[in-house]
This record gives sequence, structure tokens and C-alpha cells, in this order.
Amino acid sequence: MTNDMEALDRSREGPDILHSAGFLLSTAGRLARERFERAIAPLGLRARHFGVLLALATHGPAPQGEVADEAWMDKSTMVAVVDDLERWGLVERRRSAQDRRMYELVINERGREKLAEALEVVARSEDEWLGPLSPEERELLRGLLARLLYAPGGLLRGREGGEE
Amino acid sequence: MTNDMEALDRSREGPDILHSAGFLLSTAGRLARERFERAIAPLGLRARHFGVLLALATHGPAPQGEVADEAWMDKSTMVAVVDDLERWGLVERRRSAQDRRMYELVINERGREKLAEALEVVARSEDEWLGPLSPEERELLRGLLARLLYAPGGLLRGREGGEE
DNA sequence: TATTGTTATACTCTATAACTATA
DNA sequence: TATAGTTATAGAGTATAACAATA
Repeated sequence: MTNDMEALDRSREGPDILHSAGFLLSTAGRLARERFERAIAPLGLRARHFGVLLALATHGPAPQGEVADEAWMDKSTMVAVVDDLERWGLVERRRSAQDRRMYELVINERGREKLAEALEVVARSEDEWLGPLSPEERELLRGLLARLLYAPGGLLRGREGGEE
Repeated sequence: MTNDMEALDRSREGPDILHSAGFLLSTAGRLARERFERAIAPLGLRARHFGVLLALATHGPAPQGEVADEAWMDKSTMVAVVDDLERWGLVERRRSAQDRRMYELVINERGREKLAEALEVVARSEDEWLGPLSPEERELLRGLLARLLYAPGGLLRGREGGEE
């Protein structure tokens, strides 16, 4: 109890910027990302692999460059990621019949199973670090963040800030 | 009934990790960090310089290694940052009289002015991308994030996750 | 000539360890 | 011997540009 109060007090100390939305957001975001990486590491995956598997499972087979864009990755970075996934037997490269420059990237059954495992593990991890918030507060947080990102003038849609 | 609708939506849109707190948080955090860097760039500062100036302005003169810890920086990384700040005439290295291995790192008047400029510019930038949220909602967001970080079991204090 | 995927390269960031000068 | 700051180095990550095959 005393510790709780001290921690909360510490977060209120000092110049305003330490409790500014920007500082809190970027700090929390970095730590959330680290938790995510740590959660899926035992499955032998990194965040990029996860992102590609998710994109393929969600939007079906797609050319390599398109998936790279969707996962906010450069096409050159993508090569090694798909190399990994293919070597691990989770994804297949199939030359497109219509345009032989392209691949159709296909997630297979093992890939879907791996993704399902990862989703479960990540959900458990989130549930852990979201502990301080009640279900209603978590929902509130998700709503605020979604608007912050996607509403006009927000982080993803303000000026030239958009990446995708 | 709301739950039925949600389940239905989820079945149409695929995995809902894209609206999970973790994904939203790490995405928003990364973008907030980018906005921050972009906001202070015209002043010739990077985030690390800002962090050091802020630490020195807040906690007064301190040895270099101590400030490094405070800014979550390695002491070796810190060297170049202080080199910059000294070259720009914002901070001074003074050998400690008690222990001549140590410096006393001191922010000077120019440093304080630069920091004040930076704080103003950053506040304006935040005000811009926080546009989608009302003042009450911003306050709500800050509170949720602070608890997420500092409450027991949260991102900064769960298990061995703590860096500081 | 333009585009897909690939490779090579360079640049940033950071962490590690060795070194110096003090203690 | 231990510590503060420094330097050198190596690793990860990522972005850029050149390249081959195909359109």
C-alpha cells in the first residue's frame, strides 16, 4: 500500500513533461513492445515474423512486397523474414502464374497453428501487464488510443505523418 | 447483446489483435516518439540531449554516470551526448574537487533557455496530435497510462521488467 | 522503361569490454 | 582493488542503391 502510493507519487513528481501524454505514451509503448517480443520469443518468433503470419492469415495469399507494406517493413528487410518463415515451414513462396516476377506468399497449416499459439501467448501476456486496469478501463484505454491513432488530425492521419 | 455484436464483428475482421491494447499502445508510442523527435529537431536537439538537459535542470548538477542512469542511457553512450551539449555551450563539465575522477555536470543559462524552447515546442506538438481528444479525455488517458506504468504489476514494476 | 524480389552496402543505435586516471 | 569517464569495437536493425529476371 505504501509502495503503491509512493510509485504513484513518483510518477507525479518533477516537470510536467514526465506526466505528459507523449512521454507516458512512448514509454508505455516501448515497454509493451518489449513484453510482446518476450512473450513470443519462446515460440522462436520475432515481432516481424508474427506480423507477416498475421497479415497472411488475415488477408490471404499476397505478393511479398504487398505484405511488406502492410507490416510497415521495407521490401529488402522482408526477404530475410520470409526466408526464416519458409525455412521453418510456416509459409510458402509460390511463383505467380500471371506475373512470374511475383510470389504468392501462402501461410500453411503449421503457420496457422504457430500463429494461433502466438496469439494465445500474447493475450496472456497482455492480460498480465494490463493488471492494474479494470476491464472497463482497458476498454476505455483502447478506445482513446484508437481515436488518437485513426481520427483525423491524430497520430496516423495528421499532416504527412502517415506511413501507410 | 453487445457481446454478440462484438463477436460477430470479430469473426468478420479476423484476429482482433489489431485493436488490442498492446498493438495500439506500441504503435501510438512509436509515433509519439517520432513526433517528439521531429518537434525538437529544428532546435538542433535529439531526444537524448533533451533528456540530459531536463535531468540537469530538474535535479541540479550531477555526475555524468548518474545522469546517464536517469536518462536510461549507458555511460558510454552518454559521453558523446555530453560532448555535443558542451560543444554547443549548453552544459559544462567541472571536475569534482572531492573526487577528481568525477565531473559535476552543470546546465548553464543557454542550456536552460534551450530547454525552455524545447518544452514549449514539444507542448505545441503534443497539443496538435492530441487534437482528437477533449481535455477531459487527455487527462483520463494520462491517468490510465500512469497507472499502467507505475502501479504494481504494471509495465514498469511487473516481475523483472524494471529497467530503472 | 518499369517493377518484383534480391543482394550489397552503409549508417544509426546501442552494448561490451578494455583502457586511464584517480581513489 | 575498485570506480568515473573514455575509447574501440562489434552487433542488431534498417534504409539505400544497384542488380537480375520479367513485364
